[in-house]
Amino acid sequence: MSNILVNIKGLNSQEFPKGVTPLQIMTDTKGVSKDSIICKVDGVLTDLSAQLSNDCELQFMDSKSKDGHSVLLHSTAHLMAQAVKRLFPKTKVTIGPYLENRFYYDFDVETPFLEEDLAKIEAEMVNISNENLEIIYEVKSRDEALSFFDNIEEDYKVEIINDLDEDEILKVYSQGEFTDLCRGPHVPSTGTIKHFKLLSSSAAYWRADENNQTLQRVYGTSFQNEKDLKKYLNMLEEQKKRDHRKIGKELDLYFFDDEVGPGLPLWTPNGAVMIDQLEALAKEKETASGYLRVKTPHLTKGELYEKSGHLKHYISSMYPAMDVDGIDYYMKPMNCPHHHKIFANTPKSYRDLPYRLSEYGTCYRYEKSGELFGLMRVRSMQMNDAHIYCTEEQFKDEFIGVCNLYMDYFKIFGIEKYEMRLSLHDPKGLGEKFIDNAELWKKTEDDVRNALKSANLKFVESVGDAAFYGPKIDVQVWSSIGREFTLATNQVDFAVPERFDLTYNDNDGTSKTPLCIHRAPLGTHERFIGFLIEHFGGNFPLWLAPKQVIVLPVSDKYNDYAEKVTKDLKSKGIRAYLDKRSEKIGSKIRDAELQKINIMIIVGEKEVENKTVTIRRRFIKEQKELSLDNFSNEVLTEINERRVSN
RNA sequence: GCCUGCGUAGCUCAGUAGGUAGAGCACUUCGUUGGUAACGAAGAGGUCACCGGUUCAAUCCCGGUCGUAGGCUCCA
Repeated sequence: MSNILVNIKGLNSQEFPKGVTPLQIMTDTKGVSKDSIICKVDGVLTDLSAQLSNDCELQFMDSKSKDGHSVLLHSTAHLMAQAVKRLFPKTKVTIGPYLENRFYYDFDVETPFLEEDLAKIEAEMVNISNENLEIIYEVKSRDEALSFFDNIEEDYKVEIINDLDEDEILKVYSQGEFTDLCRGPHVPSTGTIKHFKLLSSSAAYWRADENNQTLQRVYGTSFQNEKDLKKYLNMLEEQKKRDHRKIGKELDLYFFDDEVGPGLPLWTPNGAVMIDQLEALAKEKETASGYLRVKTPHLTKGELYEKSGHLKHYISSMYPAMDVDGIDYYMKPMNCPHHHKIFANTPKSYRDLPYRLSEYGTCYRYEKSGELFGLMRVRSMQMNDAHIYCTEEQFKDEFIGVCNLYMDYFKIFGIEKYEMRLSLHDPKGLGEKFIDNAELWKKTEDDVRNALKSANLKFVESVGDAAFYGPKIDVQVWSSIGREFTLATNQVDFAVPERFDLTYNDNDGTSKTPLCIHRAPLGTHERFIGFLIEHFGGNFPLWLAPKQVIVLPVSDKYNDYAEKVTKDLKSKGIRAYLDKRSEKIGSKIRDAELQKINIMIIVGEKEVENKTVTIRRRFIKEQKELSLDNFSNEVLTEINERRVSN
């Protein structure tokens, strides 16, 4: 038998007999970490049980590496599937991929899993892990694989195989009695998987299609050691504490009421302050950037949405029409058609462009009940909306201008974790989901891509996520429990202006149709505030905080002075409150801390005498005594600069 | 919209083999007048989400409705 030369990364090259497996090399070679669970052969992720037949470069990896962790997660999904099959033999398995730090597996089961079931499954997983079953794979022909899975009645696997390309190499993994179709690779044995936790179970549709069978999805996580697992689970717990639904209640920012309706938030005085601040910021920025503000009604005839195409594309998520004197009226689901009307109301010259109309109009959308989610997904929403009408030549600058505007906002809020997504059309949806003009789509998408590239903005592309009238840039963020949301959006519309006969006279005297950019850098104010609540964990920067200052008299004796101080601050526009309760100072401080109020002012005998205030900032025990004027000047500066740090 | 779970005081939560409920915090009043994360006492507060059914009797069991949670689907 001939030998092959294996260059083990981090060690020397060594000769091994042809057909040797990385697992054998790992066991026999000093210096290779016994924690390795997977390897790369010439850069390709490979099972440790794969036979090596050529000279190669071999890199061992443990599950601390990103690739290694993905494999561990994936193998844990298989481990779970095996446990499920043991406990519920009639289950049919489907797919079980890994995600970031998590995995899931979808099962077709007779009855959905309950929480007790998850505990049972987890216990069986521990058993299988202890059995330390070797995980091996075989390459099968299409026919062999089909007859195998058909025989064990794994219908979904049969369907998957039938849908795969003819030349796809089919791998079948086995661990003990459990066999699954899978691309792999996997860890060498079930004993490798020791530190895992099932997180939740829920429903999911087969192939993500709501017309298909409902499956049960179980999510879980898995790590190389107990410490990392605990750390991750702790992190999840910590994140839950930032949930805007929880903090929104604790800080009394907004609520929903059964008699008002689901998805229709009521903003309390505290929350309304935040909306006001957001609006003030946006108005300031937009005025500086040449936007003109408009106001339009909440209710409009169906005719308008017929023309815009919204009725065709979105009727199922609009509130049903109300009949007024025999005519259908709708709650407005977006502002654009109204803005188009305003554009068209007076003749436009090329000198008027770019023409930027902005409005924080409240729109109403009948989101499906199951889609509602705190402030992130609501049925009445205030859009941070504007439409920019411009020439093709102006398009690039305007588009980049909008992107820069929201980057500017993100900087103000210290938002760093987001992803810009260029959403493109899917040619398959032309004429249906997307306006039927393949050439124009291509041209516009290229324009947007080029604009982004020239501005050095990083982005990913996503086919099929465009609006029906054009491509868009969405800024994606994640809620504290990990759900993804579009926070800001910037969209090109090459179709609707024409439907509205929007024109301008160009410098050569001809009439032309402008392009329209729909943009909402702060998305909806509901969602943006929801996001900010989680982003700051309720610890808002001073300028945004509903309650900026609370005055705490040491005892009732100093209430008069405290009252004077509070009044003075209020007169300067500072959101100051007074806590006159007959409580000890420690108790008042505790309550102010729990309410996450930025600044506490303590006044007692000393302050009355010195005509000063002693301040204590949220989370900071050190105190500072200074004159009221100095204090209010400092506070006003911090507010005006919209400073983010504490 | 779909699947499953959940819904008890303003909030966080106990509780009842089916006999109409309880704590802590918050609130009100009284006492206390205190210097940096909980002063003490008393009081008030509930159609146990709603509607029906079973039962002598339902907060509890059954059905429906509404809301909500986790996901899926959708998101102009």
